[in-house]
Amino acid sequence: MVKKSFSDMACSLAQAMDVIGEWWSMLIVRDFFVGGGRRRFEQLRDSLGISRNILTERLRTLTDAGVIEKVPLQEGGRRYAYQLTEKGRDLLPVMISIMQWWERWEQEPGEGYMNVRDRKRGEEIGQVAVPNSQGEPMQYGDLFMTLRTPRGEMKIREWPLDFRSLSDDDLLDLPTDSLNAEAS
Amino acid sequence: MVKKSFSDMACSLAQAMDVIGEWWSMLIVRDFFVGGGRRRFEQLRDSLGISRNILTERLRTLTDAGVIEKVPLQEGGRRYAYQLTEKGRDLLPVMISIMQWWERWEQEPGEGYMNVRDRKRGEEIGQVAVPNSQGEPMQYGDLFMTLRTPRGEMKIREWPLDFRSLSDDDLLDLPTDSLNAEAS
DNA sequence: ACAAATTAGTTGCATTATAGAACTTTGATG
DNA sequence: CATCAAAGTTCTATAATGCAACTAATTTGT
Repeated sequence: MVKKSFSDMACSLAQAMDVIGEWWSMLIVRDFFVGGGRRRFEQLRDSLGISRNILTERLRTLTDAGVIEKVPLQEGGRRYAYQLTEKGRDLLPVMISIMQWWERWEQEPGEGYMNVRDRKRGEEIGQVAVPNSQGEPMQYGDLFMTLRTPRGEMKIREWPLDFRSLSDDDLLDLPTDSLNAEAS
Repeated sequence: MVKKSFSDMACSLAQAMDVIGEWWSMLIVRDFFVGGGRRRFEQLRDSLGISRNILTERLRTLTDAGVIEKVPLQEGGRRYAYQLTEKGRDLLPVMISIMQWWERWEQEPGEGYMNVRDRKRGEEIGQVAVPNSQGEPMQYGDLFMTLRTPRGEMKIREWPLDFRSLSDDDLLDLPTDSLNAEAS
């Protein structure tokens, strides 16, 4: 009956969701991005319309995770701002990829609310994509997924979230010619 | 007291979070990706460890949103599979960017659970990044954000989630030389 | 200096979501 | 034809959320 935590699952996505997967987290991060990386408590509350106690809790989660940090606005004062850390600013591809995905499928062309532009050139950014080693954009069908195990890198029949529970039967050896030298 | 819906907020991120922002949604999508795009109910339940009723509900949300679809396994049978739609497969950059973000900050080098490789070359994929119009990777500091309004494209002082509530005072004209011809 | 307002929360209560287990229904299997 | 499995539904307890009211410290206004 306890709310399930993803943090003990052996999966990067599951662990990340424990930090940014809560209802408001990415919207709070969005507000930091459009606000130049720094926001105050009431500012967040006003622009998001979030309850104070929920905001308090989310800010704590994000602070504990190192996504934002709390800084006093003046020496000795008890008035604070929160600001994105380097780790928080590094969430930009996540935020942009979500917005672009939505706009690719749900939005009338040219209707987008928010535009992101290159500061130097003034031009709009391009689409976020998964690149191969040459930087060429890949689709899902162009890729395959493997798992690093104590036995080396493997294909896998079933993918439970906790990979430690896998039996040998679930592991399939990779055809060696599909792996380059860099990875064993 | 009703759980807030993001769908009426004038923000692509907020609207997308209504579909993929729920606790289990992206983990379910992950399971489809590693499972070749197709999964069955009990398969999802076993690998995720999710309750049946929650899974039922999430599958409905994802189906309604067009991310997955339900297909009968044989003609006339009442045994189904769920599979990613094109729109669902298009979530790949979202999933990969989240996993890569987590691994950049939280994982020992070489420890990653899951590897993604180019089917043609066999090599690991590169990092998902936000590109400028030339395809060069941008950081947060290299970018600025604008809003499309009835008055044209604008910089903005405050960014509430519902942009329709903005007053003229919140809107700042863009220096025209920072915009290229393509956008007014 | 003092009163009033603002900021950044905390507390309490009602509602909703989630987890887990037991139960149901239909199609598949021996 | 009996049993099993697959895909849910229903039930109950606990946790999370939303809202409003309250609080304490710090600014701000006069």
